[in-house]
Amino acid sequence: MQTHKPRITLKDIARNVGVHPSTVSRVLNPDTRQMVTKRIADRVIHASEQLGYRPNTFAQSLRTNRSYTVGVMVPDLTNPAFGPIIKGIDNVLEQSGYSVIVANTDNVLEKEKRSVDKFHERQVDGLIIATARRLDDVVITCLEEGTPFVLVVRSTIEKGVNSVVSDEIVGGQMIVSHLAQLGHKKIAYVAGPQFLSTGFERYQGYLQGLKNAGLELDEDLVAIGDAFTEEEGRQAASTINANKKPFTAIVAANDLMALGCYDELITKGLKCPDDVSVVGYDDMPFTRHFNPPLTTVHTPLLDVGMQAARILLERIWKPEQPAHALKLQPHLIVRGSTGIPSSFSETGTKVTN
Amino acid sequence: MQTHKPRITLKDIARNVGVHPSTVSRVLNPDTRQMVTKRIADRVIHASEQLGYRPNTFAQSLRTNRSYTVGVMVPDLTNPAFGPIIKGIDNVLEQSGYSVIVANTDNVLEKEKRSVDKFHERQVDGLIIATARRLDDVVITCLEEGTPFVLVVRSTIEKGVNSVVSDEIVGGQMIVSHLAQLGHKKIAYVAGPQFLSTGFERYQGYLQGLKNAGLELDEDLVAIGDAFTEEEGRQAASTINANKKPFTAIVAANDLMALGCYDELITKGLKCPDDVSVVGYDDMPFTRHFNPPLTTVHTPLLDVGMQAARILLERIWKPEQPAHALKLQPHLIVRGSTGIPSSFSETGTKVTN
DNA sequence: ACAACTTGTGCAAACGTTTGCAGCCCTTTC
DNA sequence: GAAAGGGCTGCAAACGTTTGCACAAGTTGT
Repeated sequence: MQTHKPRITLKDIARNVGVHPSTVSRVLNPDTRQMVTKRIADRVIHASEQLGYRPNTFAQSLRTNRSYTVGVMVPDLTNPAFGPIIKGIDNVLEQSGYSVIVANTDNVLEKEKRSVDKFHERQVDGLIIATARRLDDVVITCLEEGTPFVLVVRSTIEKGVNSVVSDEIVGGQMIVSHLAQLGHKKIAYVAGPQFLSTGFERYQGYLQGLKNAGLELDEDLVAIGDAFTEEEGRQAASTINANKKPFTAIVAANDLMALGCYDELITKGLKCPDDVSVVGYDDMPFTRHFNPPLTTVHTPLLDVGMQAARILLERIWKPEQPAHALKLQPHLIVRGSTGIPSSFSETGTKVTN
Repeated sequence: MQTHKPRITLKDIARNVGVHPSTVSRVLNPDTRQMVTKRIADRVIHASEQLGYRPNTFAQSLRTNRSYTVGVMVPDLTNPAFGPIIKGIDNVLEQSGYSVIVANTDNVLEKEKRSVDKFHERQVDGLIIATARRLDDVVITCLEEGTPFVLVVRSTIEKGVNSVVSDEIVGGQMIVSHLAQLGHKKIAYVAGPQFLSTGFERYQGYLQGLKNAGLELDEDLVAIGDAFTEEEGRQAASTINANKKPFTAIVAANDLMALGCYDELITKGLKCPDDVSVVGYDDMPFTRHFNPPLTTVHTPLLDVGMQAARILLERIWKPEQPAHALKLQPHLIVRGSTGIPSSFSETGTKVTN
């Protein structure tokens, strides 16, 4: 009953048809099928289906040094932004016969190293990395070792690496421009970690956006969180609040942090958007259902995954090609969390009593 | 530059130390290390670290028929409920040296079959299946072939299979009980697909809950969606509305469908919870941020993943053990989407003008 | 002192493929 | 009609491990 049926090998088919295993191999491999007579090929194919042949991928990989697997490193699987990305990756890779191995690194360097080691050990044909820091040892190592890889979402300062990211700076500018147009002048910023490209560049976009709108930067209206989490967002918003400078809008470095801002506003008795407008970034699933629906910058996450997978395949097939740094155009989605500034909350400090 | 450094093998270490490769193998394998003299073992270990030895997993797997990988099949990666589950799985498996290969099946049978085939081909040591139907060929096949596997979230009607699921029936009852306590008497139900255990059992729980509360089932207040999606939820709610029977609450088969109900209520100009209370199921991330915050049944998704992984490991170690069907106790989380029924909307049909 | 173990190491086969090479046969060409 | 060439197929080695077996040395018991 629980005796696993014996695996069928090339040798079995060969014996069945009356040819040599190598011939069977050639038939079953698309690249070499034309080497063998149609007549024999047909019989081999028939027999292989008959017997239910499944190639032993280990033997194949051992011989060819290709595993037909790719590794995907993500910082936090509970962040709903990564579901669509992985889905996109899986969609295109599985069509080419590749399987994806995922590793969740929880944003800890130690785990990233271990994962990439594991991937190496398993001889993945390529890597998709969503965990990159702006300065990233892991990335540098991959570069040196010649492992094909592509960065998604987060990029590094190195040039000449494959990546597909959103144009964060433009995105940041769009947000400020939107707020300025509504009439906001005191715009706070809840920044993400500055060692991540997303955190850094979005902030740069914010600065640039202020300049474009002819607004002054007020450093008391900026706080930096240590992670892209709700809790860090809340704390950053809280420290800004503590500075007791008036503001009418907060832009957060991503949607999660924006949610943290929501929390902070609630505890301070402030209404969004009536008292303070809030903007996020990523447009992760269900942002439109938030209370209020979150104005945010949309990144086509599924596309990010699919494009990354395509680029990776290209690199696997022809490693010598120049790197492909794809920058997707972001796209502001205005929802209910932004509105015209209320002169009422202009004082800002009303809250703290 | 892009010349990959040559992989070092057991033979290299053996030559370096002056012993036979098999000795090196024995040293590096924890189970056999005690066979070899400490003195030699130390030298081997030192040399292996020195040279940066990484075992070739293909060769290992080819020889031992164990891949140290497990396959995870999920219906839809964009559903944020699955992120935590996969994270839980990854957490415990990676500690035991296993890697997880994910496959997204988009709820289509064809893809499920292809995935499980692929997994077989790759000789995964086990499977974690989140895509099971109540009657499921794939599951039956796995059972027959003796592949270790465990179902998560969705179970089948077969007995004696490993699974970790929430006690859906109890969950369904808890919801109705909660609503009844608030005073609701006309409670609509937006059901999920009945060929899925979650869809079926939650509905059974609802029916049981009505009975417990001494309420009558009104079939006009029940509609079944074809998938656990927002859109299907909206449509189901819409058909219930079209029946023009009064109701003061809707319980949806999961959080996504509950969101669909939100949408439908909005288009009909109904307020939640003032006019209609809504309940979901799953407590996926961020439900507390919805508008209004969603009352739902919490399933410890991370735990589901971790427990499933643990059970799977047990089965891989000792396949003869009896199956382990773990039923986690659900837990109602009351938030803002449920309240006392408004006699105002008791007529229900006011909406349609 | 010799037999009977025990302990530690080497040997070689095997896992299932892929692939360069050799050789066969059949066709073509002069 | 014989030599040259081209198509197909078989042969065997190789990929890097693991592991049963043999064997050498050392240990114990009589």
